[in-house]
Amino acid sequence: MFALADCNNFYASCEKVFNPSIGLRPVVVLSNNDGCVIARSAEAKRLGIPMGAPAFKIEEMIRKYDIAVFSSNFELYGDMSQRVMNILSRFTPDLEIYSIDEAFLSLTGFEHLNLIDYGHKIRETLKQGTGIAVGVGIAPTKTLAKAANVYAKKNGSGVWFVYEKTDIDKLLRWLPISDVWGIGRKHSSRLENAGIKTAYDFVTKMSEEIVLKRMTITGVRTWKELKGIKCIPLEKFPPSKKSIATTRSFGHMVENYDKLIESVTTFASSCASKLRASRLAAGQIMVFIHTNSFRKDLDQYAQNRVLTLPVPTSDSLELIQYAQKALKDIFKEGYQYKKAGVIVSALVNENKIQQDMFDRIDREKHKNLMNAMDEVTKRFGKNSIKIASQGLGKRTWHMNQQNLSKRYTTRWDEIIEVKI
DNA sequence: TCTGGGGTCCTAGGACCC
DNA sequence: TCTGGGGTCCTAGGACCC
Repeated sequence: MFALADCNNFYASCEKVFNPSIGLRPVVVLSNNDGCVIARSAEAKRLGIPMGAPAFKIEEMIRKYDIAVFSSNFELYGDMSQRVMNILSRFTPDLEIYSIDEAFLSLTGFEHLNLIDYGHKIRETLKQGTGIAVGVGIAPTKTLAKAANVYAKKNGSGVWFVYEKTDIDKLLRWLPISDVWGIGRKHSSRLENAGIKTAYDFVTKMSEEIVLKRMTITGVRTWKELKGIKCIPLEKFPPSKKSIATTRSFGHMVENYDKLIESVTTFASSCASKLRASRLAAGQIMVFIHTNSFRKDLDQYAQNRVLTLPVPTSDSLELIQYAQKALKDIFKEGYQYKKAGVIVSALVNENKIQQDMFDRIDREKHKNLMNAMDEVTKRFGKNSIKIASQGLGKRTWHMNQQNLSKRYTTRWDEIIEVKI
């Protein structure tokens, strides 16, 4: 048996926990650059604000309904997520942290318990420990647990449990095909056109062969899981990463090559510290840049370049060198750039690096330098030490974040104040 | 004026090997 | 008229997730 615990409107809920005066005002959280809506409180959903709505298109609603608007504060959400996961780990020996706001719990061996009561206990403990509401779906497969979770949230019970065939069938008849975990926009619209409207239609009207042909092996897994056949195991230890990325849209469009170098340097440096934090090294680096594809009135250009490193590395200085070289290759004068990014791949464990016989870099020395940089950052905070080519002036390419809340749980100088 | 960021997996087709 | 068999690796594109 699996339970899926999924936080309700996670980012919006995090903001509400630390701003109780919001009360019943609707809350939305915006993406980086204050671009579009990435989280909505229940009240905001009720107003009909769609997920992904560009902020400038809902300005009038924001005024009209006195909506509380927040820039995304990932330091806060990340820390709250850890608190949630810590509490969840009390309820099972086998926890899979599936995303920032949800986790699968193996409940195998817990069948003697009343699992509905157990689900409620999880909910209450989390609410008390973090202030965040969570929905719990319990079922024999992960895909069914997901489905039960959707139902628990929609019907307001908070916990839903299915095991008997009649209960599973009832759930599948209710579940819209587009809400099935693993069936996205493309497949659901194709299926709907073919008269497959619910999960029940999907498992009863379609054969395994047809599903395989149209939706590949992943579709078959979903199909079987909905029938109660376990295909997707719990992953207690997440497999190590295959790529790491830092990409950003700019607050203002950038034409200037030097400013673009500053941004790409910053992104490469960020990838390097992420690599070191995971004890990984990258064998490849990709840099991409592109113009604003929404601006049909402007000339468009998009390009990327992949470079292979002679020896896998997590060294900021080295990755920056290659990133700058890649950028130089693809940069074209005369365009207004809106977004750039660095993606490192071909990742290997840092102690399994294949050396190069003709390597001229003193890697030991560089490693010590990186350790020193990481220590300074740890003690004095992000951006307390930078590579000069990241730029020392005003970061004109930097993103807009006008409604950023404080990092209440991770910075002493931003700790919550209670006024009596 | 303003439209996010970070990931994974699968398949087909081409290039290449012996 | 006839044109092998059995593989691997890489990449782009498409689908999905949060």
